[in-house]
Amino acid sequence: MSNPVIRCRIAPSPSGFLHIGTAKTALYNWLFARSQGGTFILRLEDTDADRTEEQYVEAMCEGIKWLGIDWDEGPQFGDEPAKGAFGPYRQSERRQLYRQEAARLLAEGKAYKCFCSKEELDVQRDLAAREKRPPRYSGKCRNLTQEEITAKGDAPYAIRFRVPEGETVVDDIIQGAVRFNNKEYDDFIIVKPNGDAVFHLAVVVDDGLMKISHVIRGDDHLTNAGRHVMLFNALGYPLPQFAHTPLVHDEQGKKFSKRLHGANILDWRADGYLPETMINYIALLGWTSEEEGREFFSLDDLKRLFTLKRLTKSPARFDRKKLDWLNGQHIRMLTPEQLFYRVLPIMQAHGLQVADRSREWLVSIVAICQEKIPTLNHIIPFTDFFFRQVTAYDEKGRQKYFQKPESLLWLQTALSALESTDAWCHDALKEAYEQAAAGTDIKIGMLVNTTRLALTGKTVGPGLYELTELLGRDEALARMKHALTFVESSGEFTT
RNA sequence: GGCCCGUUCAUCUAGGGGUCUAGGAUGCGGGAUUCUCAGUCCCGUUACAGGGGUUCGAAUCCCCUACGGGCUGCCA
Repeated sequence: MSNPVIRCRIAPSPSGFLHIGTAKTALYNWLFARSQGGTFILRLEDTDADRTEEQYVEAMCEGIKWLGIDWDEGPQFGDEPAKGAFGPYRQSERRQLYRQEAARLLAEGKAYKCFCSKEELDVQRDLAAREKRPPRYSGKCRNLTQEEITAKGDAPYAIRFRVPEGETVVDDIIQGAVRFNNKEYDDFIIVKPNGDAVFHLAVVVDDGLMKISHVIRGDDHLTNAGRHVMLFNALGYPLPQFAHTPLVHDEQGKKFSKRLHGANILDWRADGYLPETMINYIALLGWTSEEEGREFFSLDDLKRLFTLKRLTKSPARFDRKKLDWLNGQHIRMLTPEQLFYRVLPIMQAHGLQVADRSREWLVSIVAICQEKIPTLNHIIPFTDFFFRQVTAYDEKGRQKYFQKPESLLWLQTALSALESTDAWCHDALKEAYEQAAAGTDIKIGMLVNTTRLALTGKTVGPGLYELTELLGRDEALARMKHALTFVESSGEFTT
């Protein structure tokens, strides 16, 4: 199902990493385009040369790629070649287009030259603020005669848009019809004295020429949309549909500060979250499924089910707890093999000696953690004991299992259960423990937890029988004896 | 200051005049899983910002107030 009419875009300003808010905008545009068989376009808003650096372009690219968002048209970006028939896709390469369109507006009297200096305007703005008046442009150059303009010679000038009288309505898919009295808008500048377009002109020219059908973006642009509608009309472009989505707030309910850990989408990768999770979670931050109660969505589900009608009006707070839960859900959806490949680099980075082990065994130790870990990074505390000797026992665990009057009995009972087990596998181990507990007044939990502490040094981890099987008979028995010595010597760790 | 947008459980939300003594999910609390839990299952917990209208009836419509946010740049 392909729909040539639906064209959406994400137009990030490459002045940093991929911010969570930008990711949300990108995601909604992408999902909408994909759900409709439309086209998704990437455009770089790098008009402000001072603030653009190639390294930022790279960083942003990495974030978008990690999320798995792909585009049909866009500039050369990372290792993606430029593609699409409406280019160029970097604003810095479209200056000529903006100038042409500005010249048209000028010729049609829909814009005018303004010779006021920046200093002059700053003074006026300050004065207005001090007198508590709305900071409006005085309109000094609005009605200059041809003679007056000619008299200016080659004095530098900006180009201002001549805001028409009347009312402007932004017919927004999310917000409904939002009305603005044009008096609220200044004659805003569309071209700087250096000839560069200002954001408002650039977006409208780009969206118009690129035949964007739906502009989905943060509602910080809602007021700007009024300006844009006027500009679309003045330039004679058909109006796109607008959808202004609420912003994402941090866990304190404040704007997501760019400095905060988590503002960069790649922070979440570093913390062990899957891209599937982030997509799913961000989608939920402002969109709900028709299917009430459903919150787990794969990428394919989302691409199919996403609708603009189900977008939410109020801003959402980022909730780490729910993200954790969702990440666990997505981890559980992977096959053990897939999970292994996701987790392997993390294990290597933490110095676990995976090279000496068989892949089959490695997949197995990952598999027994799959049901329990909330993030990929949790694989480390859940498996590190397979690779390292136990050199310390968890403090709370020690008090609970190693420092009780019965501790030695528990350990010895567990040890003989292990020694008596011939078939070293989950079921046989389970049976051995059950038998050892039966007929005594030792609770099986004590045997299990004491063993866990002896074998892993921890109180939390994968299932005991699974872990014991994979640890191997010799190693397990050695660690048990070691623990026994430790407890006998009343807490002194000896080797 | 002006204009614009928003406000349902702790959090994300459903709901758009009667079916709402407000539903779901996460969190939290309790129980179960004769092994830990950060897993799984079950049970429980809590909300229509406030005030006025309109109406037989309002979470739902209107107005005001409060609070939060945005725009008001030769930033995007």
